Amino acid sequence: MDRKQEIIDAATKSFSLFGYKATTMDQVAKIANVGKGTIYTFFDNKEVLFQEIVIRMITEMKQEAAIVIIEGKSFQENAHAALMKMLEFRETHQLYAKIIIEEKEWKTPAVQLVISQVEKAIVKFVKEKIDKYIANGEIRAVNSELVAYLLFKAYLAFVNDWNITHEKSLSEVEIAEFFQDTIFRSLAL
Amino acid sequence: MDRKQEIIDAATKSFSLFGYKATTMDQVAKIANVGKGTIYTFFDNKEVLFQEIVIRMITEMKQEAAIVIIEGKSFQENAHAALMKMLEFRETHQLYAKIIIEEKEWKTPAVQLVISQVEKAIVKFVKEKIDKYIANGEIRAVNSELVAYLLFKAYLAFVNDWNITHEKSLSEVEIAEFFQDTIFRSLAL
DNA sequence: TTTTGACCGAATCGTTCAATTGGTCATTTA
DNA sequence: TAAATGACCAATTGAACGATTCGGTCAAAA
Repeated sequence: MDRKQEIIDAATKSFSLFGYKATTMDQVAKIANVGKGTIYTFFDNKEVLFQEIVIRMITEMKQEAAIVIIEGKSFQENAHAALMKMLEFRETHQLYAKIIIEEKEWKTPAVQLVISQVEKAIVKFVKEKIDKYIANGEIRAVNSELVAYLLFKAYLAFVNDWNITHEKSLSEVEIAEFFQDTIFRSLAL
Repeated sequence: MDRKQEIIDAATKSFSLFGYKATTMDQVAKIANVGKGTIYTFFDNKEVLFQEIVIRMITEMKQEAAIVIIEGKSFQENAHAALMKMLEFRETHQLYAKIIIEEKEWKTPAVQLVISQVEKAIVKFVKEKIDKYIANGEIRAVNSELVAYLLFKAYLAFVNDWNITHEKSLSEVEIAEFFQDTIFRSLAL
C-alpha cells in the first residue's frame, strides 16, 4: 500500500467522521502516519484531496446501482431499483451522509459542489439507462435528460422529503406502484 | 382602520423588509404608532403575529392562483397555470421571497414552519383541483394527494432547482410541453 | 379600561486575543 | 539527490466577556 493511498484512506476516515470543514490536514497526516507536507506532494490542497475521495465515492455508488440492474427486466423495474439503491446510499454511506448533514448546517462551498456533482452523476446514470431502453424500443422516445431529472427529483421527494412533512412514510411498494401509475406509465409504448 | 390592522400592516412591512429574525417588536410598535405592550393585547407573541400575517399571505397566493383558472379548460392547462402562478408568487411576493431567503441563511424555526405551511397549502390547492377533475370524469382516478405532491415537487424542480444547476433555463413552454408528455399524459383517460 | 414604556432575564452582538488552520519551505532523512 | 518532515506564518476561527438588545411583563399613566 503506497503513501498516496494511505493518505486517501486516512482522509476518507476523517471526512466521514468529522465532515469536510472539521477535518484538519494535521489530523489526516497523523492518521496516515506521514508529515503534513507529504500530503501536498500528492494533492495541491485540501479541496483537491476531497475531490479525489468524492470521485471514488461516486464510482462506488454507481457500482452499487449497477449491481441491482438485471438485464432483461423492464425499464421501470431497473430504474426503480437503481434509484432506490442510490437514495439508500445517500443515507447509509457514511461519508455521503456526513456531506449532506454538513451542507445543511454550514453550507460549505466545497460540500455544496459535491452534492451537485453526486446528483448530476445520478441523473446521468439514469439518462443513460433511458437512452438504452429507447434505443431498444422498450419505452417511448422522450427527452432523456429531462425525464432522468424528473425521476431523480420525484424519487428524492417521495423517499426523502415526504418523510419530513408527513408522519406516515411511504413504503417502497407504495412508491413503486405510484410511479408505475404516473411517470412510468407515461413512458410506456 | 383599527389598531389591530395597523399592527398587522406594520409587521407585514417589517417582516418583508428585514425578515422574521431581524424584525423587533419595538420596531413594529414604532411603525404602527402604538406602545409595544399594545401588540400583546392582540397577539400572544411574535410568532402568533407572524402566523396571522402568513395566513393572509397564503390566502392571497391562493386567490392569485384561482384567478388564472378558467372554467372549462383542461386539467393540464389549469394545473399548469395555477402552479406557475404560485411559483411566481414565491419570487415576486416580497414577504414570501424574504422568508425563503431567511430559511436558507438562518434556518429560523418559525420560518421553516411557514415554508412547510405554504407548501402544504399549494399541494392542497392542487389536490382539490385533481379531485374535481376526477369527479367530472376528465382525468383518471388517481391518488390525488400523491399526484398533487408530485406535481408540486416536479414544478419546483424544473422552475427553480433546474436553474441552479444548469446554465440554460427552461422556458415555460418547454416545461409545459415536457409535463404534457409525462405527468399529465399519465393522467389522461 | 386601555395603553404605555420601563423593567428584567435571556439572548445576541461586537470586540479582543488566544488558538488553530492550510499551505510553505528550510532542514532533515533516506 | 530526492523525498519527507514539521516549524513557521498569515489568515482565520473560536472562546471569553462586557455591552447591548430583545421578547414579554406589568405597574403606572392616560
